[in-house]
Amino acid sequence: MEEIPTLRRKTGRPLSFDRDAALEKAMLAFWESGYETTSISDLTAAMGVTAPSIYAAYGDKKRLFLEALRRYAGDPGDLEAAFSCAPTARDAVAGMIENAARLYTGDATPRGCLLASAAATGSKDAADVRDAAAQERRAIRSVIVRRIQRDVDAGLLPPETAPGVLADLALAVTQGMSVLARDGADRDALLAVAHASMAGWPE
Amino acid sequence: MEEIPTLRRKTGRPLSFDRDAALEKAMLAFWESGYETTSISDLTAAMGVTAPSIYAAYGDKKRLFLEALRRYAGDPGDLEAAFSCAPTARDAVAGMIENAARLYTGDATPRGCLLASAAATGSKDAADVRDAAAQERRAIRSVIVRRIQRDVDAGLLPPETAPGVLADLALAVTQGMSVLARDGADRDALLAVAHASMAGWPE
DNA sequence: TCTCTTCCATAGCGATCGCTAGTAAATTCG
DNA sequence: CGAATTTACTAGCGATCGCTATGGAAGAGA
Repeated sequence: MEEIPTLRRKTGRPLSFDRDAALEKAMLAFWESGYETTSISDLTAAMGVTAPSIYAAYGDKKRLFLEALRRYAGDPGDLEAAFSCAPTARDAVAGMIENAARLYTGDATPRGCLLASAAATGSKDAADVRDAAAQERRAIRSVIVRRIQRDVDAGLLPPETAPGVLADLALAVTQGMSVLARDGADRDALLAVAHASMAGWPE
Repeated sequence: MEEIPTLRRKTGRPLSFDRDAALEKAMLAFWESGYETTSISDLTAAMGVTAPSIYAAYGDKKRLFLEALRRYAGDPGDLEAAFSCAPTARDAVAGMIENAARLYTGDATPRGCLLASAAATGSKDAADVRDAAAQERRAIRSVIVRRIQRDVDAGLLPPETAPGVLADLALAVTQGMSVLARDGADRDALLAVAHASMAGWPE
């Protein structure tokens, strides 16, 4: 007979750091410097937590990164909901790209996109981490495709519309803006790119 | 009084490997796995050259990568020439993006773009390597901007055209397609994105 | 207070990192 | 043929990598 973990009073010495705040710091470190190129030593400095505590709290570096990745990507349901609520697929996609432009040029965060840069490449040992990032991107693409298809079915977009192509374009622009942001492009420049990238859509 | 290096007969033991072919192999290794995440051990295996010979022939890992980067990017004059010869800026940009789509999905090379992925992120020690990649991207952007401006000046594009925005969009799409290619998108998908990305341009 | 549980921090594990000293081998020059 | 010069290879340098064994500290329950 097991106790329900959430109800069981915790015994023993309590955690001396905020697990969630430390994860946030780890996410920012990975965002800044990438998965393989952020060392445990970098993470202990950024998180203010010693190595053994990191391993006790998160498992290993890979699991810590995967948790940071999920935290960065946010709840997939939120994106789905935002896309569902938007009046049109065009509005939804334009909003997503604009949000990305702002996110990549925020003052309180590293420039660019963690999803685009932190696992863009790497050794064979990190192939599963790159797959996890690819999975997140595929999930976003799927949301976009479905929203576009909905507008096609509703007659808001011409029947010859190719949802996959428009979704790929939106993803490419989004991920490409990350490179521009890292190269120093300012927010207005990215917003202009975001706007220009929507030229192929019917108003 | 120094001898002219190219005319001086070389004495001593000759190189036992093709310096240029080995550099090509190194470029492919960096293309596949990134700068910091490709180890010297990986490079010796890929190039078929032992570590001391690599250091004697190329200097150190950083200089080897910079040489590989220049080899990947090609002669900047070639891009300039291609853009000059194209009938319109639109043709030049469309051609560049199409070429990228094909390059990123070639069978004989890694997927994606070395320029986009090999130094997308990394440690502080590699900041100058990232700067070198950024410099290559800036050079490409400059070529695009100047070609667009030429068409604006010639009245081929409307005077309100923003060359910088169109160039940034082209760069973003190009670099973003690298992510799509790494995620498994096939050549046709990338070519469709390339075509769709030109929708904002006047025919 | 005493026990039990859990966490913290020092110290260091084996492996790999980028890189090189030292020596043998291969060529040209005299 | 030496002598000089340049490269190749074995072996291993110090540093850092991701990760963990260990013993003491800090809380909860009895």
